[in-house]
Amino acid sequence: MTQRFAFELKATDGGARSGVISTPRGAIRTPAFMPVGTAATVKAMLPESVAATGADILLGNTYHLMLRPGAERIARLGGLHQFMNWDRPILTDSGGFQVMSLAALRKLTEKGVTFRSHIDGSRHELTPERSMEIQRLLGSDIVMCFDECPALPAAPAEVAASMHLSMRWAQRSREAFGDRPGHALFGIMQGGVTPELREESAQALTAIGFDGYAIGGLAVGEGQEAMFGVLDYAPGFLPADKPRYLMGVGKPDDIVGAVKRGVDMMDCVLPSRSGRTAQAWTRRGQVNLKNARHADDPRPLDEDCTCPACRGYSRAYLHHVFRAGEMISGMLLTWHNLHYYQQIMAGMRDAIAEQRFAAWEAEFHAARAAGDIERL
RNA sequence: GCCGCCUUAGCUCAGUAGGUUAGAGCGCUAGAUUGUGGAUCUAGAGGUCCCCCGUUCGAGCCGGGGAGGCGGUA
Repeated sequence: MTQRFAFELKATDGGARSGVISTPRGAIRTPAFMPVGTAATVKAMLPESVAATGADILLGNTYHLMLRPGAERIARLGGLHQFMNWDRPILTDSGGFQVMSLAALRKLTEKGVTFRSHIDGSRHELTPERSMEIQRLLGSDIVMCFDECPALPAAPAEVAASMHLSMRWAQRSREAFGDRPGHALFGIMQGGVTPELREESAQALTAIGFDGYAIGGLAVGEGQEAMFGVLDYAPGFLPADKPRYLMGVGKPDDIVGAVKRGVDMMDCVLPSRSGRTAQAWTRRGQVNLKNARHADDPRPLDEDCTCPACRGYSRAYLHHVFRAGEMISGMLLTWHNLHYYQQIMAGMRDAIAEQRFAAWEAEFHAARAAGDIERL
């Protein structure tokens, strides 16, 4: 029998929530952090390693998989799960982020966006309808509406026009998605840092009706204070009985602050990208393993961490393999960063369930404040 | 021995008719990175321009001598 997509809210503690999203491919414990696997791989990680860090779900990307290897090809090969050897849930971004990040390579109209491929210059049209088709071909469990993600700061009139376009595209995405039991479609709220626009966007989305609601257009240049400012009210505009997904966030303290304000799901390239550029995230802060001071340090990155990088290798070794450009450098540190991120999520889930989120958060910040960066 | 070429940042090299404070790439020391272009960006440190003498108001650049390197040749 086909299990339906469902969200069960199990506990709340202040604004923070914990629960479980059920899908035919398995459960997603919330609050959840979703590693990003843009091109059908979480870079430098085997899928079983990603699972071992504690991830229940990961991301794929419509735009990148459309260009290479192509959605129809992946469908012929059995879908994205089989293709990349990941049998748990997958959420696919719609390509909306690339409307911003690849702004120099695209043309935007009411109908959609025409990209010039960054790989070979070929033209590709992405519309709400085509984005839904690609995400269906991939076999995505959680499909995202095609939206436009404007960079901030931007003039309020531009943000409003962009949000209205995204809402029209959300309607078209909903119609194109149709009825697909076991698969979910999430709407994406826009509106920059303007409360009235955020509320108008939320009302437009809830009128259409989605299986979950994303808060988009944040962590795009506005800064943490402004982002938290939006998160102080924006989750409250969304239905309490549906998952809330903050897109593209963030640093560890961003994530904690978002969960505190009622966010259930997040994704971010930071732990994996940082893992390839020698930036380590630890309970005591951020460390750059390329820095010369690690060259003779026999200690593990974090003596209390149970990830393979911390169990088996010294800071001196990690320093060396990054300096030498060895592939194991990105493998080890990506594993560590994803492991640490999942430790944060597990800690918050337990704390919310036991009604001690405030104490957990205080401990989280205290460890970072005590983390003498020179001793790290 | 003779002839030619070369010597400028840690490395590989630019350099102007002789004109403020001599540049680049890489490397080095740091920083940024938030729905991943395995991407990209930013800043900093670092110089006896091989040495000596001369010409000149002024020399990395011109002249002489020396040292070192590479190649050719007897």
